[in-house]
Amino acid sequence: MTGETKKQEKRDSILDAAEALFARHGYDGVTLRAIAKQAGVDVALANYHFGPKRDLFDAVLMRRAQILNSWRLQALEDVIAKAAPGAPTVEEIIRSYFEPVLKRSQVEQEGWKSYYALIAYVNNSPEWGGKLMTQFFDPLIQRFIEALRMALPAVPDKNLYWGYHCLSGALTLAFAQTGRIDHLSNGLCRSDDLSDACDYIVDFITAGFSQMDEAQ
Amino acid sequence: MTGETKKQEKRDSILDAAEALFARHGYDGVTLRAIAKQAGVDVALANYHFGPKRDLFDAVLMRRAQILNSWRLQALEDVIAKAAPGAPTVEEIIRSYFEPVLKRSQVEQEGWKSYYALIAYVNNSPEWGGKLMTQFFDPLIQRFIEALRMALPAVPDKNLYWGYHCLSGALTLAFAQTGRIDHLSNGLCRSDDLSDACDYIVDFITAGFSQMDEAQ
DNA sequence: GTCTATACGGCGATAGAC
DNA sequence: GTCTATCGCCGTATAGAC
Repeated sequence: MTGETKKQEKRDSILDAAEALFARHGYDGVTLRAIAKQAGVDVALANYHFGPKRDLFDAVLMRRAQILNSWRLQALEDVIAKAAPGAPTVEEIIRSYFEPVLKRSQVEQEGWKSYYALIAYVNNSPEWGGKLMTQFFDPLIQRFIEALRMALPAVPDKNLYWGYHCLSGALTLAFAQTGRIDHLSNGLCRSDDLSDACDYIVDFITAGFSQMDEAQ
Repeated sequence: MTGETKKQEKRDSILDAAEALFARHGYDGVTLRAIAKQAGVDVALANYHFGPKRDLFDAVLMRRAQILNSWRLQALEDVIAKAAPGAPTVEEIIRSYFEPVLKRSQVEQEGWKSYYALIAYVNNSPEWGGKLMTQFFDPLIQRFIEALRMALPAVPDKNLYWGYHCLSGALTLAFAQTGRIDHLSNGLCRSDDLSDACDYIVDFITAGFSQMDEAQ
């Protein structure tokens, strides 16, 4: 039915506009009027579909979270299954975490880039970082840490968790695509080329975890 | 003169309040009225001393930037001088970057903790990250990269810059103190214990850079 | 000069009429 | 589903108190 698809189109265009604007300006830097204008709909429609502003924000976060989690979970389970009954290598595990989100072709789309920048915003927000990231991504992360524990059985959990902290900081800063590294490196590195960044970051993070084993 | 000190006290209390609130809620999440209330002064006083809201934000960033840069520059130059005419080790360089900001006793004060969270906010903001971080911290970072180049002469610059990206992401996420790692690790790690975090992060980041040399 | 009290024009989210 | 009205708070300018 065209009525159904039309409705869905408008819903999606609100989510798209909200995603792009929240990513760039943060939650409080965006008005529902700006979202409605960019989406080409009436100012009250967002409220009709999603309730108050805060719920729209959650809807934006939720929309791609499941897709993202399923990409990564698939890659992680593949790596674990392939190595069974042994343990996968650290590098394989790290790759399974980064490549599904940084190398996939969809990631060139504006929507995904905005979504990633939004994750960077949330992850580094003292107000929401603790709660929202836990809510949307915890089960996957726990499984990811389990895999690392298999690969590095002699390493204390505390090291693994701080290692994950470093990984998460590096990834979300890449997600933010601030242009900072472009300036710093005089154009040698480009913060919008996530696929290129991936290789360097994977090597760096892999070494960070591998050293924990050697330090025992 | 008491007039002078009184003036300075009010100026400072505005900066303190702005720092704490901007750090927690971001630029757009804070009103001048909220800042004035927390500072115990009239709404119009911030505007009188600092001009428009945007300039107050810059004043907050600027206040501690010079102190922070001088701490780190001192530590870095000490390490370089001590090793001359040879090159310092990677670990020494990384320590000179982290320890002055994470191990110093002042850092336990609320003001510094807020300032760090604010840096995390700015560094990960697509809107400001590129410009403001460059403006306040570039000379030090360039010197820091130079030192790494001395320690790792065979490593291409591109690897060094992406390494710095990982380091910066890990540090600023620690700065944000979101409580995320507390949940994730079931209390094993505490995001507000920066001094403890420092040791784990330094080892991790040092390994990330050292691997670049071995990979040649 | 330093600071407070107040006023103003504009825009915020959202509820209720349609 | 859409449009409009409402009410409150926004940043800032200004007038005058100390």
